[in-house]
Formats: sequence, structure tokens, C-alpha cells
Amino acid sequence: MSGLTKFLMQEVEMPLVEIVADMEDTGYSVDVQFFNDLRAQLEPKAEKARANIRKVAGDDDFNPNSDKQLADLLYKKLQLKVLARTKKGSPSTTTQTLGWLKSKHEIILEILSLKKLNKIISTYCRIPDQVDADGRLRVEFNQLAAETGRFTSPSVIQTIPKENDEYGLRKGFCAREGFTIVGADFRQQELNVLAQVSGDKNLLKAIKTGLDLHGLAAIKVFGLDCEPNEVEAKYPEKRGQIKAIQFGLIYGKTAHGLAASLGISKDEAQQLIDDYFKQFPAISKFVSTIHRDLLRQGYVDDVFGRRRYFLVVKKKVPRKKYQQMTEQERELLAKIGKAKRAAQNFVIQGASATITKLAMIRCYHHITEKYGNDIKMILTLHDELQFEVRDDLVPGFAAELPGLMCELGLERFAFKLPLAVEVKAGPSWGEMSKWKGNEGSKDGDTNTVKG
DNA sequence: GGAACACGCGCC
DNA sequence: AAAGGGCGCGTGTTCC
Repeated sequence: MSGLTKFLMQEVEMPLVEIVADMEDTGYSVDVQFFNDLRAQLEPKAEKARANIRKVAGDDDFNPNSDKQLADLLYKKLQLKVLARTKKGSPSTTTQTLGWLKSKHEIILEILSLKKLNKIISTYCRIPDQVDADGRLRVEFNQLAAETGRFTSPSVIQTIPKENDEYGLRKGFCAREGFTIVGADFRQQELNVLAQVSGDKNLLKAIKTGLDLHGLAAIKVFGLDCEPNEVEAKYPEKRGQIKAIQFGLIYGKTAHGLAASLGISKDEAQQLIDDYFKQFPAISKFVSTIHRDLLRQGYVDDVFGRRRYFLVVKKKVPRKKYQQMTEQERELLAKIGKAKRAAQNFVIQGASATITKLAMIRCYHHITEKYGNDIKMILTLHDELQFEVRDDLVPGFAAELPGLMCELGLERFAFKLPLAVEVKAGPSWGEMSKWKGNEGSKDGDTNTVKG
């Protein structure tokens, strides 16, 4: 297997094999009635929306699922302004674009509603067909599909709308009689990883305080005069800008992209980034080191030794002005830009994925030794694990989880601070609430364990 | 008729 | 000049 060191192979991926097999075997208990009722409720709605759209299109065979037909309706028949295009140049029909257009014609809302209904009907209302006779849904968790080392799983798991979605789909995934779902997610896992692998003292200090990270960074960058936890209320736009920068670091966002998403000029966005890097110099250095290594080597390694190759960067870029480049040369330049962003993301996402995998191993062995089949791991989702726990064991296990997930022996990989997790429990995936097991400790430090 | 591709959606 | 990483999958379109 390429890109895997001895450590990753022997201490991470191989030990996970039996764990994944067990988790796949166990499955997730599903409320079949919930999804069947939902289908009965949503299908007439979708049918009505479809009929209304066809009336406006003036065509009984009009297919709203076809982006081509949709574009013809919006931009030819209704003469709406083309605000965005697809990669290949067709007029865009995405939810975002429709959102910009929704005041221009009443049918837009109907189209948006139908898109959502179709997705739920075709993806989630089909769950009952896949549920086994014992009422459990068993899916594959693919351990090595993602370049970054993350798990992948089918869309019903990986893209299920969040609990505040109007249809409450996560409520359909529940614990069986006498059991409770207990979940734990690493708090701001990727930002935490970024702080630790870059070694930025200021960001580490911010994490150590356990306060609002974006708020604290905003205070530093803008020199605000308030407490970190007050920033959200007092300077929401400033906090939003910092949040965009900090997530942009994880995704490799450029000044141009930041400008677009914040609605400011490119110069202002660049100034914001410069100001941020001034306060967090080690992060600045970290990012440029990644880019340098990528261009020199054609690959980058994360802190655990996971490697990702980007061989396109080894190709020669002609020293020409953009206007004088051929189509191919421009494409090459774009690909190298993409590789830089992906490499920057890889070292963070990859390390985060390994941490979650190590936590799974730790939890699994503890559970099997101590609880047998009374607690089962049932789900892994990027920065989160879920368990089905016999009701009477919930308090004890919830108290153990932070230690299990955060004491991973990461010191030898440059992790100086303990990670933190938040534990939740409830009757279903959609109805978990924060587990308050650490009465008395101050909010930000709850569930934090020395690692 | 089916494979391969493009697009779009929603999650972390 | 382009301009946010990683996915899975449903649907439509294109091509053989």
C-alpha cells in the first residue's frame, strides 16, 4: 500500500481491520416506520411542486432534474440573468445560484423545494429497502478510499442532513430498546491539529484557554477590547472574518477566494491574511514550508508519516506571461495551484484522520474487554465516533470516553497539548444532547484530558 | 444498451 | 488566470 509507513500500517490500518469488520457487522438500528411515513408525506409534495414547475415551463414532459432543461427554462424562457456558470460554461442551476435569483420569479422557490425533496426521497426514503431483517442498516466503512486517510461511507451516513434540518432525518437512526446512542466528537479537531503541527504559540495558547478560538484570534488581529467569549455578540462580522480565514487555512483558500466569500476586495482580503499571519507567525511559516516541500519533492508527508503524491508539480511551468500561454500551459498552472491547496489541506486532514483512527482502536479494545456486547461502536464520521450503549452503562462510559479518545500517546508526534472531545447522548442520532458529566469544571475545560 | 462523464448536493 | 480540501451517490447526458 503506497503512502503508508510501518507505523501507519502496523499501529493504525492493520489493527483497524477487525474493528471495522465488527462495526460493519453490528450496523445501526433504524426506525423504518419513520422513513416510510416521511416518504408518504413528501411524495405528494414533490408531485405538486413538479406540476407547478411544468406549468410554468409549459411542457408536460419538462424534467426538473435535468440541469440542461432547467437552464433553458430559467435563462431562455424566463430571461433571468446568468449570475454563474459551470466549469464547462453552462449557465448554473445550483442551489446557491437559485438563491440569488429567488426574488426574480416565484417558481424559483418551488424548484429549490423540489431539489431538496428529490434528494431526501431518492436517498433517505430508500433506507427501509436496505435494512436487514433485524432492523439494522449495515453499510461499508472504507478505510483506505480517501487520499487523506479519512474513512468513507455511503451517502446515507456521510451526507445525512444535520439534526436541525427541517425533516429531522437523523432521528431515524436510533438505539434499540434498552440502549442509548453515545457520541463523541473532537472539538475543532482540524484547527487543533493545525495549531499543534505548526507549533504556533499564540494559537496553542488560545486552545489551551479553551475559549472561543475565532473570538480570541479576532481580538488579537483587530485589537478588540473585550473577552473572547463576548466577540460573537459584540463583533460578529469581525469574528466571521477570522473564522473564514482559519477555515481557509485548512482548505488552502486564497485571498481571491476569501474576498469572494466575505464580499470584500482582494486587497482587503490580502491585508486581513497578512494581519492574521503577523499574529500567528508559525502558521505562516508552516504553510510556506508545505508549499516548498511540495514543489521540491512532488509529495508531502503529514506528521504521522502519511504521504500524498502530487506529481503534476514536477512538470515544467514555462516562464511566460499568462496571456501568452497556451491552453495546456494554463491548465497546468491551475493544476499546480490546486495541488498546493490540496497539499496544505492534506497535512491537516490526514493527521486528523489518523487521530480519529487511533481513538477508534483505543475505544474498541477498552469496550470489548470491559463491556463485551453491551457497548458497541456503530459509527465513525471524520471527527466523531458513536456507540450503542446499554442504558445503565451510559454514565460510566460517557465519563471514560474523553480519556479513551484523548490519551493517545501523541507526544512523540509533536502534539504538546491534550485534545478535547465533547460527549453527547440520546435515544437517536438526531436527539443527542451534551453529556454533563463534569459538574463544576469550567465550560471550556470540560472533557479535556491530559494526553 | 451500457459505460463514462458531468453536475449537483450535503456532510465533515 | 483560477481562485476551498475531502468524500459518495443520484440523475442526466454523451459516447461507443
